[in-house]
Amino acid sequence: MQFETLPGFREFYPEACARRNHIFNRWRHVARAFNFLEYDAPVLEPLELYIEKSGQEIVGQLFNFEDRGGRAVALRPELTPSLARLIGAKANSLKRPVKWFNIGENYRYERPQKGRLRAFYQFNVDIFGEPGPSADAELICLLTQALQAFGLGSNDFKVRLSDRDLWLLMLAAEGLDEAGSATVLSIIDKLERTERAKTVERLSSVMGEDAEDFLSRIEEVIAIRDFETLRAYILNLPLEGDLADQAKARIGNWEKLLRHLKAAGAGEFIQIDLGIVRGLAYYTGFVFEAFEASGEGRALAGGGRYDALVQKLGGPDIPAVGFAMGDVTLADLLDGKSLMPAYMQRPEFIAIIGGADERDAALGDAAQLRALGYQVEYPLKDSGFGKQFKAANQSGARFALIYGSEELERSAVKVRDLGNGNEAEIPRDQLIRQVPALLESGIE
RNA sequence: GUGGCUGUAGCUCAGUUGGUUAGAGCACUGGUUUGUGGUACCAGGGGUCGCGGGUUCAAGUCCCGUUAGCCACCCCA
Repeated sequence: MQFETLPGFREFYPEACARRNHIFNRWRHVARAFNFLEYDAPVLEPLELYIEKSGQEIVGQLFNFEDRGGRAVALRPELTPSLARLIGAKANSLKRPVKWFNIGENYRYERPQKGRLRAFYQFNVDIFGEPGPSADAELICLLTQALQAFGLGSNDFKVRLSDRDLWLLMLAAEGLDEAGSATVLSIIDKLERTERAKTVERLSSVMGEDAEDFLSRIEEVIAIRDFETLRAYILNLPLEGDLADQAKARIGNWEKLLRHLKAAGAGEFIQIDLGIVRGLAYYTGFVFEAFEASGEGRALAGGGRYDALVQKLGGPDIPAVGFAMGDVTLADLLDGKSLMPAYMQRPEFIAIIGGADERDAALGDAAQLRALGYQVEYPLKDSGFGKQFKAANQSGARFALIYGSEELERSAVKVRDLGNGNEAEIPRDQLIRQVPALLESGIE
């Protein structure tokens, strides 16, 4: 019986595993550089957790089943609900701000296609307990630095920055209530991939005859790319009283955010683009998406503020902002730009062994080096020198340790720098001591 | 969930109007004197031609179904 991998799932042969870990390592390294703490959560959760957050429709997109105890459960499609529960349970005792990150696999029962599988890894980064824009800025900085850590620059990706609060103010100025605004936001979210006529039709359910003009006003806003224009536009809205104050305060938050981003060196990546609203209803303030600057413009990461979600999921009232980045589109992008390093699992040393006595010597030295944590390989069976040198070159090892009868007679080992072909003979009892210098500067 | 394209060795592919035992390159294994840079030479393993059915004396080849992959929709936490 031949079994095949389930659709949308991947197997990670060593090379693929090394690529995956390369991505994980960079993510983790950058998160730690910002002093985010790593946490983890269960892969299997009560189905209710997701229905509560996203509604009954979500079930069709989950891997869900009934366990032996009769519980309705689901593989997690995302981490945020679990995280909200973790936070909620300990919110009162956690030192704020809470800065946490996770790297984990998520599962969605969808049709696999380019950049989208049924099992994929996500880098989740969140801050809880800080309502001000400095938290949003911290996350966006982390996001840009994480992408830069792979060698991507401002020609490769941008972060589109938008603000649902600003939209709510603009829509309030249009006379829309909360429900109407929510409808309009979901239409704006689909704007890019919908025909204009279709959009007008959808908008007319809210704006009636005015839909055409309304859409023109929306397009005008979405076209704004610089902050001064945005500020002027917002401050000139026909808002009064409390709403006018909110607009001023909001512009103040924008100023803080942009100043912070600029000071931290992330300014060149930021693109103001109110066309981003994120489909999800739970986002409450700044929202952002990192996307490929050239080509397709696929989303690499997305996030924003979700101040009400923890409470909705049964926790305390605590502000939150976060983003998630997937491994699939990122790996596609890195492949396309030849930024995925090769040869990532290779030994530091590989022994070349002449015969039985030489093998004893090699095994002894290898054992010592391995005990110190050096990566050492040797051939498991006897074969000719020619073959062994070839294998050594192909292994990607930095050094060959050559154990031949001549060297052994002198209680020495010949070390060959496989990078440049230079060789040096080292007394075996000095090998361990000289290894750090060898690894540092090779053989001249 | 809908539609289009594609499935021959681990990979990239060839395979004549349907015709004998399905091939090549790369990769892999072993060897060519047991001492030096990815070489060369020899040999070998590996395929129920995605799967099932049909047409035919005969199917990798034609037809139908199915499944998987890719792409575009839908959706995208």
